[in-house]
Amino acid sequence: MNMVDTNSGGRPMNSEAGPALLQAARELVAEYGYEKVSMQMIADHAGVGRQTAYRRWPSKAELVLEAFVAKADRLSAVEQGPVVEMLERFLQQIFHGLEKDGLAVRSLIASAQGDPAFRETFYERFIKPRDQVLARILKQGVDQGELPASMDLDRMVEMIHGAFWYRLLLGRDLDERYAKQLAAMALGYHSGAR
Amino acid sequence: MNMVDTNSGGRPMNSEAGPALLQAARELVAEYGYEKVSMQMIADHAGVGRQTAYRRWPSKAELVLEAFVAKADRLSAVEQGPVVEMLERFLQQIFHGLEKDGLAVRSLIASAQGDPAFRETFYERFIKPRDQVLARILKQGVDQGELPASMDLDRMVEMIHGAFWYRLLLGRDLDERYAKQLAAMALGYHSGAR
Amino acid sequence: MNMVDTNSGGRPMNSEAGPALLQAARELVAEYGYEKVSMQMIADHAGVGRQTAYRRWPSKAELVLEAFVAKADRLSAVEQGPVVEMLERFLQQIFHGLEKDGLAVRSLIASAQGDPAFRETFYERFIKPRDQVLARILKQGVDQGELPASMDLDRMVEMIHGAFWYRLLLGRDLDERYAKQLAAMALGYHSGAR
Amino acid sequence: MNMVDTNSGGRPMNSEAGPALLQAARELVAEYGYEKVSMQMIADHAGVGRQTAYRRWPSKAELVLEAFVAKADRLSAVEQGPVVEMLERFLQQIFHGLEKDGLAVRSLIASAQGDPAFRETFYERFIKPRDQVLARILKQGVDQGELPASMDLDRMVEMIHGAFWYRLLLGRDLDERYAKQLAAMALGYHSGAR
DNA sequence: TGTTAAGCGAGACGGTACGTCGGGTCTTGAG
DNA sequence: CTCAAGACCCGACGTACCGTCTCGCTTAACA
Repeated sequence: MNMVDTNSGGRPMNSEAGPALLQAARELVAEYGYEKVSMQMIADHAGVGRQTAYRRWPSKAELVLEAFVAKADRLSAVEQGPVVEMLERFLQQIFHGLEKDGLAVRSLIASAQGDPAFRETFYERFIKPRDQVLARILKQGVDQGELPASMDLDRMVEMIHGAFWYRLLLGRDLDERYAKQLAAMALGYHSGAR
Repeated sequence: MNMVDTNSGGRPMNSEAGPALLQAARELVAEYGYEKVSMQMIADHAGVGRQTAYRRWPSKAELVLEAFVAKADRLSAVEQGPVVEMLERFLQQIFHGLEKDGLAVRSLIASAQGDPAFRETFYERFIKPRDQVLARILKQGVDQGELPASMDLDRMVEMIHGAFWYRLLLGRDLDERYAKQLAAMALGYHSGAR
Repeated sequence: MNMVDTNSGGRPMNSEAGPALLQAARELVAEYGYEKVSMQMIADHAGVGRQTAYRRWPSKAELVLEAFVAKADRLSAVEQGPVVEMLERFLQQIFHGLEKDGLAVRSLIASAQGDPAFRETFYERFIKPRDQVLARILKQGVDQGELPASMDLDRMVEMIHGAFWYRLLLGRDLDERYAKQLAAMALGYHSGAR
Repeated sequence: MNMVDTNSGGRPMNSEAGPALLQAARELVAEYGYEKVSMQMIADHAGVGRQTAYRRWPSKAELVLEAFVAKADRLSAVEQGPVVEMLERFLQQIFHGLEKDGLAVRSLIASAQGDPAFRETFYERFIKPRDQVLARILKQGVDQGELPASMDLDRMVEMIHGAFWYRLLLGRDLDERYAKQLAAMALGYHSGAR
């Protein structure tokens, strides 16, 4: 999935080419969508030969996946204060990221569907980190007594995460207001029905 | 979206070709996924010329979309009884449908990402009907006093619907147990946060 | 080797595309040489899609071969008069053709070397016809008493034909003067040594 | 054309690399033909880095050329006795060499066509030496009175040399019998027709 | 009943991207 | 300065699929 760099002897791989390709993939796919971007475009935009891309990733899909997956790592997690505020901040942060990359991420999910391995990577590197932050926030809410101890955290994570994905995939807006609404939903929950 | 049939004079369209194509699209895409299936394959499998498909749908995407969208219409809605039971039945019904078509539906969502018009159709024909049923069920729950009147129904619909899509797209199981859990989540909700 | 045209049902092949491709191949290879001409160039020059070329010939080599082989057929043979004059006319005619196509023919021979089937075709369609004309001329010379009956005609054909190929491949001029010299050589022959 | 070796200071060139490359080129091209052999193959076969080859020759063509050209130098010329016998010996010697290298030489000629400089080298190093031996033999024949003084020696050289090239390029056998026939042809010649 | 206009299977067409290959150059660390 | 290794740029190769087009044939509905 990642670039191979077992380099004994021989000219070392150009360490700028990889990042430049990822960057190019990010920008182009964000602007035009996965299907409309070719390897040639990405390579050109990165100022690099097409073969250089294929030397690092086995296919366009893998390259583009890594391009977006890489960003997921930089999730700053300011996790303190009332749950509702943490949630709002978290969601707004994600929504902000998706303003730019929404198209790309949607394209990626799309492409992930044909390839289980690809999909697993996508989950591990892109989704899971966010799920974990979300789970931590909710857990904290329970600890702080703001959420009922009985809450099924995994389910709630899925519902929150799912809700905005759902909107994303359908091309609906993800704005500040929606972040507040979603955060409020999580809070308006108690252990037993009635 | 569907086949045009304003046909005066000339040979009438073969009324079996359309359904056969839909059926073929359904089967092939369900098995191999959208990207790996070509129009040629679909036409061959339907025992029909390729052009016959293009005479009915403007593109592969539209044909395949319709192939799955068509099934959505047959949502039997036995909408009475306690909310939790209605929800469970509803979800189980959907999950059952997705057992077979999961791959296809995922592929479709994927492909929808490059084409806003396609996505809108997908929403209108595939998602919206389900959303409406879900909304009706929740509304009924409110009316029956099982759910708080303050509940943001649209949001709850998104969360429920989003949750299982989320799992679907990530290749997680959608089983009876999950239907129960999701239904329970909706019920464990009250009007005001602490 | 030749274009396939077993056409039952379906759109007929564009009858202009084949000749246009041959023509384009002829012109481009004559000007730039085999190696420097790509399929894309040929297709573009013929105003045709690249795939249309590959539908008719399995490879660039086959297409270009046929392009030059085709011309060989139009050998006008004014075969009468003194042998020396027939020979001169014949050689001048060939030399004239090679003025334009020399580079191409050389390229072709080059490419033929890697592929026995290709080479055989080249011989049958390009060389043999010329050999036969040459043999006929010499035979007539014998019949007319201008050449000794003992002459090994096949050998003489090879020597004449070989001589100017030799010069061609080495990039030496093939002009009117050389035609005369070669014709004279054939005549200056008698049955027994001494 | 040959390896540069103005080497003061620094590691000396590996004196085995050059010969090893020539040998490898000879073997591989003789077996597979010029086009089907890559520099990588040659270098690997010689147990040498690819760059080491390019340090000695400016291109694949030049290396392979030299590989075969080198052999030309070892033309032992036992030039005495009756012309017909000298010719036969000379031709048989050449034919023998071509038994093994025929494919390679043909490939070379082929590749020479795209590059005038290459072709000139090929002539100078590979053809000319043979032409000169041939010319010397014929000259001797004239001197010994076995051939007419009027014979156009250059033309006769071209015809003899051309004849067997012609056969070589067309994949025809070059055997002892053919050597005799060709020698006989040269002898059956007199100054003026009739 | 014969015309006619459209549907139909087949398959060619222009276009565009894919992933692979080879040539010749450049760059590392070791010798 | 050489060497082996191997990355680099370039550009061609042949394949696949898309959506369109065009052939000869078939098939109702209209005249």
